[in-house]
Amino acid sequence: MAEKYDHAATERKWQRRWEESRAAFVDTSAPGDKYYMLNMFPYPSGSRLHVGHGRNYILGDALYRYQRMRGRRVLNPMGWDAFGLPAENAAIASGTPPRQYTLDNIARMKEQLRSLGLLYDWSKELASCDPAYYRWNQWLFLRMWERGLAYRKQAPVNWCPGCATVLANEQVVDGRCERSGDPVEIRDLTQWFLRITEYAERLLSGLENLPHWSDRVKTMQRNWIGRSEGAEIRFRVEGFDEPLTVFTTRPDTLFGATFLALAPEHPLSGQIAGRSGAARGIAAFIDRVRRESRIERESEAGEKEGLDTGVFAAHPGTGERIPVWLANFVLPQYGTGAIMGVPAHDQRDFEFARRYGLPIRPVYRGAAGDVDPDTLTGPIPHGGVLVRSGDWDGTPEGPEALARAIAWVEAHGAGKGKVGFRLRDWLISRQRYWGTPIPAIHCPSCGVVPVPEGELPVLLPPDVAFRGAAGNPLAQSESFVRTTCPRCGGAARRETDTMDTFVDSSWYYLRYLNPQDETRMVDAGRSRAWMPVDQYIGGIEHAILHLLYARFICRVLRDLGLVELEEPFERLFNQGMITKLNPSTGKIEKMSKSRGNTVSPDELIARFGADTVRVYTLFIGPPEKESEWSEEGVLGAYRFLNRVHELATRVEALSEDGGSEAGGRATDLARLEHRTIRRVTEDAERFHFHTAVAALMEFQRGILEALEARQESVSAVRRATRTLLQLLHPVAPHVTEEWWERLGGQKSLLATPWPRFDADLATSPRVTLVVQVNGRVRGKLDLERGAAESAAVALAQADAKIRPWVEGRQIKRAVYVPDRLLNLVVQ
RNA sequence: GCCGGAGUGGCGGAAUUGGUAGACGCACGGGACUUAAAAUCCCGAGGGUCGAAAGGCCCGUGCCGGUUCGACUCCGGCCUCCGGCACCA
Repeated sequence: MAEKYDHAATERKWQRRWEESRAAFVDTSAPGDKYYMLNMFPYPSGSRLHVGHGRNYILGDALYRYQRMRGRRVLNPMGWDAFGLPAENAAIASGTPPRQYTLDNIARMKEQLRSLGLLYDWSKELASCDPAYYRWNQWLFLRMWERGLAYRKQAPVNWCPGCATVLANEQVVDGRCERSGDPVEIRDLTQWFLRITEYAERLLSGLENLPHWSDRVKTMQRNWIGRSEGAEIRFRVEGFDEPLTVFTTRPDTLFGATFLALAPEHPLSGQIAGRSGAARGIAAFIDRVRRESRIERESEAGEKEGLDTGVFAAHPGTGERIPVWLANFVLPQYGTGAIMGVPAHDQRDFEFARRYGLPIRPVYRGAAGDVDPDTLTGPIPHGGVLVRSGDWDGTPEGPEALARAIAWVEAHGAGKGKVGFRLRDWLISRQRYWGTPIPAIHCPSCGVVPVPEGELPVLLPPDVAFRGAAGNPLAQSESFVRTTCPRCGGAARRETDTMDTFVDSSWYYLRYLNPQDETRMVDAGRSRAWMPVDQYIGGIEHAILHLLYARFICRVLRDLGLVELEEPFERLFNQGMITKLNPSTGKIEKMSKSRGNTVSPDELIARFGADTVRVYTLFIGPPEKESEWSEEGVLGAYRFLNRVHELATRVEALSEDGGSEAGGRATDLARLEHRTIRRVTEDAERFHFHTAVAALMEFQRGILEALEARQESVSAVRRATRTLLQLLHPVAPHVTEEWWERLGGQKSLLATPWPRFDADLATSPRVTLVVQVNGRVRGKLDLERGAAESAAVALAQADAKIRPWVEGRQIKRAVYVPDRLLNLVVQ
């Protein structure tokens, strides 16, 4: 019996070797057969890595090693998304400054990555909290400000009371803070925004050019951008000079509009309320609706409430007077914040009209003919032709009706065709210390002035106390806040808002190409050579936030002439999450620290070794799907690696028989070897390491059987074993490197070319032909590959198992799939 | 409500183009080794049914139907679960 495999010593040895020979597998020279792969920018939070995170990195490393062995030049950098609120909260709780806390966590996480045997090109490491990085956030911000893509405005914004900061729209989930879970409040504040809406159309249409992204992610982005075509229509309002503009996706139903409704936040609402003649109730109504929380306002159960302002508008088609109402269901952020109410054809308008007794005027005749509005129980479903709509009458519902309506409003000066988006501008202000300072100065005489480019970076001051007091700690730093106006030289105050950390992660993939460059943000030449990222690997939780922002900033950089590419990530692979039974709830849940169902890789590595953790993590299931972690399952991977060790030990002890390793004789073992190379190669190409591992388990068993049967030459057994080590290397690098060396390998497996298969050897000369009678399996035949149909039929008829099913019956038809199947159709 | 994804043994999963459903692993049962246990190795196993056994036969990939010589796979209609969007005009 061989000595037990000492995984700890082996892993330590190889991790040291890889570290020492790092330069040998780092390559950023001109790309030939290049491959740029990226794991998402990890956030080095206080919690340690758990195997749920580990899946991302292990898959990435297996791919990296595989691509290297395929002979591709691979760029595989890693850096840190280092800013963020947890570090600041930790500073408040423990007194450790955010920088120190973050650097400690980075060091710890790097050690965990190393202990899994993960190889990254650390020469390109970057951290977003480094001034050498965040100065370029500031530089980009100034460029965007110049072009009107960064701007300040007062707007109702999402305020998280728990985090004491504002949030972007994307960070509000179900009316709650995506991070802390606190219910989000709406506050009117002046904040900095990036004009992502300017790019809405391009971000949407660009999805068409991403064939390798999943439909899932693309759909999520489409929904989020929320494009809808329609028209803006102007209505004259009695007593006001300014017309009221509404947005509608159904301008064809214009003649069915019987009222207008304003969001209480709409400027006209305020003007009407301010009028002396207006009812006092209007101001009260506006006040009440505005105070409703976002959750109440957007919940489906919410009652539709409204108030008649007493003001009338003129219908542009009929000239009729229609009333102007205020309504709580009209959202200020979408369209123009005002709608035309068409109760006959819209559910919400219908409910509103019924509640307040407003007239209902159908303009589409349905399949059942014309309808009496008084008997309606809901809006009239789509279909039919237009009626009561002037010269549009008779037009069938559809694109033609929409086109006629838009042409009509444009011809009559009553509006224009318009595309609306759900997407809103990206709010990047955060009232926190631990982020990129926004490079702006508030001067009492010059207003808001940009920091001159030569003064960048605006550094975070070190003299900040974190006491947990309300407000931004940065605003407490006098040395930071007090400055002079770059325009007039007078005393001024610095902006104390910092940027959303998603700004940092929106362009880091470009910065890996020139991380130390002090002269420019991105290197156009290198980005031309390496970008786009060939393979991006990360969790589905970034489907909207990060990936939309990164696509946006990439386009901005392109428009600034800094890069040539439109889409940063050619292929995107979203891992399924690892789930595990949560003992406290009894349910299978996503593995996360907050749920308390995490499994630490550290303990598993100590018990079974990093290779075991890697094999099991990849073996657990297809990487794109969720998989459940099982404690017992790890043992299967552990046993397999011990069997590989055992096999290699026995192979090493075999005495050489002088045969040639190059051989390639068509023995059963050679056939198995080549079949396995083919399987593993094909599986690796589509990231299915779980089936590759299954194939390698079969291969290991096959080699062992051949060894024990003593029917193969020693050299053939050695050769097969070496092939097993090569194929297994991306998944279990340590044990394979160790045995590769002991069995005579000269170079690291990383530098050893991936085995090639011989197509003839990979296909067996004999095949099992399945014989069906009337589509049911009745027997099997062992045949030469490529046997003729007539021969197969004859053998089948003679076969003892098949004969009873065809005897005495007429064979009406024989379906023959060579080498696979024969189906005899009898009556 | 709209959009996207999924549904296969006790469990994770496999079946790449319509061609042997359940590879590989876990758990389980039996055996070998051992004084014993652990570890390891070998064998067994979807369900039902007939048979002493060898071995048959029937059913079976969420449900109902269709196409086909043949359907986990394609088509139509449903059900359930997961995810996204949603008073978005």
